[in-house]
Order: sequence, then C-alpha cells, then structure tokens
Amino acid sequence: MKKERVIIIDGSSYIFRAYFALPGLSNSKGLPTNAVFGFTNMLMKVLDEKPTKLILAFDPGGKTFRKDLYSEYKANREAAPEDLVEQFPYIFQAVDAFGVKRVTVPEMEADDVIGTLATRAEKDGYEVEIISGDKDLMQLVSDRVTLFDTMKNVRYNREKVFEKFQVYPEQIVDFLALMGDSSDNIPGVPGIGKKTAADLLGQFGSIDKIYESLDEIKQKKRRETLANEKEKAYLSKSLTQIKLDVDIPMTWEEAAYQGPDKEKLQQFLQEMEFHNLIKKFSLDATQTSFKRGEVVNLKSEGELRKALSELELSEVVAVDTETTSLKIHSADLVGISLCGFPSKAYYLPLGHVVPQENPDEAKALQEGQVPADVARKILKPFLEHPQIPKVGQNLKYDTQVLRRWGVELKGMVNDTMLSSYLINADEKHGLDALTLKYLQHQNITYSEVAGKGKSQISFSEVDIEKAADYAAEDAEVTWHLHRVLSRDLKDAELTSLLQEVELPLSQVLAKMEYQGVLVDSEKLQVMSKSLEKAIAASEKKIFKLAGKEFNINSPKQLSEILFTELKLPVVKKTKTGISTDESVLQKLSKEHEICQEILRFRGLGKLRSTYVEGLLGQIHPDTKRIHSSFNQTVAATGRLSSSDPNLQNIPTGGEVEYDIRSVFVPTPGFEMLSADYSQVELRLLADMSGDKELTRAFANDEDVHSFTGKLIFGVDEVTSEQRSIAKTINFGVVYGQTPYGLSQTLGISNTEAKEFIDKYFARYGQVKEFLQSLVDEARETGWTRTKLGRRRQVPEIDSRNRMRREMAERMAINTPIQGTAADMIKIAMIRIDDRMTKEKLSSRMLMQVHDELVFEVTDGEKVAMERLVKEEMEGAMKLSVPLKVDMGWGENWSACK
DNA sequence: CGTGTCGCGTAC
DNA sequence: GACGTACGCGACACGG
Repeated sequence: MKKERVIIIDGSSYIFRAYFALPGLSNSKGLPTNAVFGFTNMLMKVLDEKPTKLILAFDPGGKTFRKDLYSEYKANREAAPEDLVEQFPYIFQAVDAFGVKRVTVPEMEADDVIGTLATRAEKDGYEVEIISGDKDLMQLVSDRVTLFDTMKNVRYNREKVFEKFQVYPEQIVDFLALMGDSSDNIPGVPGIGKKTAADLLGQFGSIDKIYESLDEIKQKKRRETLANEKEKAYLSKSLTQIKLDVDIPMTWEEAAYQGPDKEKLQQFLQEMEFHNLIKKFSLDATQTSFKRGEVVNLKSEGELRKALSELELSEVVAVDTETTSLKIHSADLVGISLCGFPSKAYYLPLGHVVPQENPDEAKALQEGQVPADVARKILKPFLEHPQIPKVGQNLKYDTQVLRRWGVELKGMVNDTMLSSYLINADEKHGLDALTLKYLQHQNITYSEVAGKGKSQISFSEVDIEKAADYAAEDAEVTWHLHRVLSRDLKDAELTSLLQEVELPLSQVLAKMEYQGVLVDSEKLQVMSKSLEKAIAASEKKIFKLAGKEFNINSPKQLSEILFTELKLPVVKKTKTGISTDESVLQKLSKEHEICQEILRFRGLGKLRSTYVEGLLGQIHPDTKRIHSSFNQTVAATGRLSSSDPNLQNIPTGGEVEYDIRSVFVPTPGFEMLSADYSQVELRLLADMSGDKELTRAFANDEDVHSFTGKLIFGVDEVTSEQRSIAKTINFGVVYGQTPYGLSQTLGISNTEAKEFIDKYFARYGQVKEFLQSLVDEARETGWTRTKLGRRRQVPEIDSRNRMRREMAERMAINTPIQGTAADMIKIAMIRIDDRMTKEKLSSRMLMQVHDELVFEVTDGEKVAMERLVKEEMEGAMKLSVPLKVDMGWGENWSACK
C-alpha cells in the first residue's frame, strides 16, 4: 500500500516570490493583490492534488533565534514593502477560507517548522512533500522527503538535488555554509563559491572532514582562507542548519485537509476579484458539493397523499410553483414542487397540455396528472396549515399564484430571496445566483426547458419529465438554501428583521400587487392624442429653428445640431460626448431659442412614452387595473422599488392637462386616501443625532426649512429665497452632500456653498458629529446599519481611490437614514394591514411611494381608516421627536392633498 | 432581431 | 467626477 503523504508548504517564500513576480496587480478598489494572487494560485494548484494532510508554515513577525546567533543575519534585507505588508491579512484570510492548517512558531523561521514537521512525519511513516522555492530546504530531502518548486515546476529528490548542485541533501548545509548567501547575509568562506564548495564536498564529504584534512588541499590560497575563516564557516553552518526539534504541539489529525469553507472562499475570491479562480473553484466544487437527489413525479392521487404524509413529518418544506406567466393575473398554475428532505423532491404536474392537436397524447397526458380540483382538495389543508413550516424563493409570487388557484398559503418561515437580501443587499438574490453562490451548483436554466426568444414555449407545454426535473430542482435547492441562509441570518442578527418585517411585508405587498390600482384609460387616451399633437408642433418648431430635420431624441444628433451647426458653447461633457441635459439647455436658453423648445419637446416626449403609453400598456386586459410589482430585494438601502410600471416616479403637479396622477382613480364606490410622512428623514436625523436645535424644531412643530434658514442666516424671518436654500441644504445633508453638489443645485459658487454648509453645521453641531460617527463606524466595521439593524456593506470606505472612498462615505451617511425611514413605513404597512384584516375592513392598500401610502376606502370606512392609518404610521417607531403624517382625500390620486 | 449600455428624466 | 435610492424610455452598438 502506498504511504499517506503529508504536504508542507513554505508560505513565506511564496508570498515574496509572487510579490516580485507579478508586479502591478490590484483589484478595482486599488488594493494590491499580486502576492495574494500568486499565493492563492499556488495553493489551488496544491489542492488540485487532493492532499489528505496539509500544513502551511509561515515566518513569525519579529526576530528569530538566528538573529541572536548572528546579529548581521538578514541585516541587509530591506523591510517588506508596504504594499506587500498590507496583503498579509488577505493571505491569512485565504488560508483560512481554504481550510488549511496554518503553523507559525515565535522566533522560528518557517524553515525550522518545516524541518521539524518533515522529520516527525518521516518518523511517523508518512511520505513528505515540501513545497517551496527556497534552496535551503534541500537539506531536508531524503528517500521519503521531496521538495517541490511549483513556480519552476521541479520536484527534487536525492538525485535531482545532486544534479542541481553536485552535492547530496545531507551535504547541503555545509555546501551553503561554505558558499554563503548574500541575500540572507550569511558570510560563508570568502572566495569559495558554488563550484568550489561542491568540489570540496565532493572530495571530503563535509566541513568537518575538510578541516580534519586541510593539508590535503593543494591550492595554497584556498587552504589559507579556509584556515583563517574557520569561524565564519562554522557560524554559517549553524545559520544554515535548519532546526529539527522545534516544539510544535500539533497532531497529524489537525493537519487533515477537510476542504474549503465555500462561502468564505467565494466571498474572498470575489473581494479580490480573482474571476478566473472563481470559475475554476466553482467548477471543482460542483463535482463534490451539492448533489441533486431523486425527482419524484406525483402522477396519482395516491402518490400525492403518500408524499404529503411524508412531508408532514419534515422540519420544513420548500414550496415552488410553476406557471404560464410572470404576470400574476395571467399566471395559471402548471405544477407545484415540494421538498422536505435532502436528496428527494416532488413535482406535482397539474396543468401540462399538448401544444398540437393530438387526442391520444392529450389523453395520456391527462391521465398522468392529478385533476386540479382533486389536487387542490388534498393540498389545501397542507399548504394552508400554519403549523407546517414552509420556505420558498420569492414567496410573494407563489402566494399570489396559489391565491388565484384558491389556496391561501400559510406557515411561511423563510423566504430565501429575502434572507439573501438582508444578509447582503448589494448581491444578487435570484435562485440561480444563490444556488451558485451558496451551493456551488448550476441550476437547470429556464431556457433549457422552455427555450428562449421566439421559440420559447409556455411552461405548460414543457414535457412533464423535463418540467419535473427543473421544478423539483428549484424546490430542492431552495430547501438547502434555507438551511444555509437561516444560519447566516442568525449569525448576522437579522432573523427578527426577516420574521417581523420582511416576511410579513411580502404578504402585504402580495395583496397590493394582486389588488392592483384602477386607471382612467379614457383620460389617458385623451392625453395621448393631445400630447401627440403638441409633440408634432414642437418638433416642427425645432426643425425650423435648426434649419433641418433630425432625431431630437438622439443626444448624438442633437449635439451635432447644437454644438456644430449652431455653434453653441459646450457646457458639460458626458463619458461619450457633449451633454445636452436639462441644466445645459437651461444655461444655453439665452443663447438660442431652440433650447427652450427642446426642453419642452423632451418634457412632452417623456410624458407620452414613459407615462401615458407606458401606463396604457400595463393595464391588465382582464382586471382593467394596473398590477405593478413592489420589489422587496432591489434597493440596497432597504427601500422598496416598483416596476412594470414604476408607480414610484409618477410625476407630481405639472399642467392640469397632463396630470398623470389624476388618472389613478379609486374603484367605483371607493375614495382615494393618501397619507404621507412629513419630513421623515429629517425627523430621523434629529432623533438619531440627538441634535438639540433640530429636535427643538420638530418638538415645536416648526417649519423645519424656515427654522433652518433662520439659524444659518441669523434672521428672525426668512425670505422665500433663504427658505429655499435652507431646504436644499436640509435635503443635501442626508445625502452626504459636498460643497460642489450644493453649488450645482443652487447655482452658486463652491465657496458660497461651503460657507452655507459650515454655517449649517455650526448651528446643528450634533448633526455634524452624528454624520461623522456614521462614517467612523463604517470604517471600523465595514458596514452601516439602520435603527432596526438592517445592514449594508461599504467596503470601499477604505479605498485608496478618493472618488470611491467618498462615495462610500456618503453611502455610510445616507443608508442609515434612508433605510430607517424604509424600515419605519414597512412596519406601518404591516400593522395597518393587520388591523384592516382584524377589523374586517374592505378598504385596500394600493401603493407605497417611500414616504406615502395610498388607499382606496369605502364610504363607511372613511373615519376608521383615516384614524387607523394615521395611528399606525405615526406610531410605527418611537422617536425622540414626533412623527407627523399628512392625510388627503380625493376622487383621484392627484386630488389627495 | 434580441441584448447591453448610455444619456436622460421622473420620483422620494 | 463632484449629493443618496430607484425605473424606464429611445438611441445605438454589437453579435448572431
């Protein structure tokens, strides 16, 4: 039987060699990564060999015993360069992520640790491979010990050592002692180099023997030098000699290699931006880590019952639905997949159909599926049971699908998408991305089963076996992800945020999306017609002013007209050309009439394309309502986002003729109610900073912008201009504003802007301190947190790139404030929904626009709703300043003032 | 003909 | 470049 092998890596030698071999490498944050990369590469190469026992030896910080032996030892070495030193922690991080045993002994060089362990391993019956580029270690080579230089890809055994230096391993110490080593400042015997040393040792065998037989040396000069420098020779020998008896309390068990901590490693490689290594690593990992289990197709009522009785015993069941559409009111249920244990997942096909007319096949297909009403009856008690714990990926969707199918999903304990979002909002949260990241497994893609582009078919037309494989996988990976994510969530102390906020909120959002909002499509049609005319007229004017026709919507063509043909001055540039944005056209409007008209054209075009046509295109043909998505895992601060259509950027105000908000109307028999927080972010700033003045402003229910204006301008009454400036600064503060930014917004000089900011902070001293403390905390921890503990990573807070660093600082300021406001309205939404349910109200929550909630309310519930909404919004969080909510009623959204 | 990026503009 | 967070439009370049 082949003997087990111990691999010992000389970590320090690789760090230095990689550093010098790969100059200039760094990641996008400006962190030098050359040494880390070279080292990681070497380590992965070693791991390819599937080691069973693996140890990494490093030099300790500080001096070693050789320095006591000889004060000049390594004295000519320059200190490690700073950009190498800063890579050390990452190298150690790599070793730990790879799960490799790391050994450092104070005052002992890595060589001595390696020598001791190699000797011990040899004695204990192991083969030993030392991995190093350092020739000193050749002295350890024996019948059972080899030295491998990964960079040169050479493996040294006894013969190879002799081939290289004409001496055997046991002579290496004497060999190096005689010739000396300038890099370690080992003196050696002057005048004796590689060749002579090898010759002498070949002739005599060792230094001792040389001195015993000095007379036999013919060359006078050489004999005399050796005689005179005997002390140096022996000193050199003692320096070169690797210690074999270092006290290292370690068992071979500890060196057993168990494989990497995959999450840590993935994270590490990502941070370093070693994209090739990430690829290589996940490729290797797929073979060993997550393995698909059995797929069980539930073809009959009996099989379904049996599966459920089994799943009822599991700790938690992953549920996933397959449908014909992502648009909820067009999404017919095609199948349900369930997974309650590793290595087995079920698929219940329900709505699979045959695309072509083929009666025989259709019949066979039908016989292979449990009839929907039968399946529903059996599944309903299971899916609706609040004590059977369920997990899913984006349960907001499945909730709606099942609701449409006649089942109210209950007992949800985790949503992997929400968990991932809470753990790190900036990452991706799709099932495929999560599976790749946490399970190192590549899911079957949707296009693999349903095709893509023009040839994409409905999921209901996918072959059942294929569909089962795909769907069961989703449930299976979700089940595994739940295990991993719930642990990570707990470690990050985010479990209550999931259970108390995000998970319940997902159910509120599901209702809002399902409900949708009514729009007055006739009114939109009228607007469309009118806009078309206005746009055509505007276009005509522009062409006349330009003297030719062109595409006004093309910034490129527009630039050509403005800056080449009309020779208007260039104000601002973009990455790819000259800017023609609003601020530019505004500035140029006194130069040429065309600018104002372009602005008008742009405004009208925006209204028509994005809002009028956009909204018309989103009206659901069956419900006649707009069912927007409220995305819960998109905004990194904790806010919601809205899409298809985005209801959170519908224009406010504007001309009455084109008042888009006025087309959002209540269902007949209802009235619209809008409730919005007044100055919520500034109130949070007052609360979180504890600033005396700002708190006073809110405690006395002052107009905070006027109040601020009075403070910074030192007046008793502010002019409207002063109030406006104060308002701009108030907003800017929560964005982490810079003098430049403020100067641009206010159209003033940088100096003036800076003066305003200085005055602001002079009067709101605790605000200044608070903002600084947010930046400090982010710098210390790498994270920024909201009041509820929602967190966001700000890795670039340490960037050596000023722009990136300052961006991170602004994020560190803005995120806790914006995120806490988001937390607050989320809590309010949950409580409002809860009370509406408990009080059996038939009014509905329709929309959320960051600090505003919009409802449609039945006549009889107006008093109750107004009261309820105000109470829950104002009471969502207990702050040191009052929360204030403004309420407005109307026959449409716009009228709610 | 789909996909990705850019410039621009809307909201809070 | 330069004040935070989003979404979506039209134009355009790219690649099959």
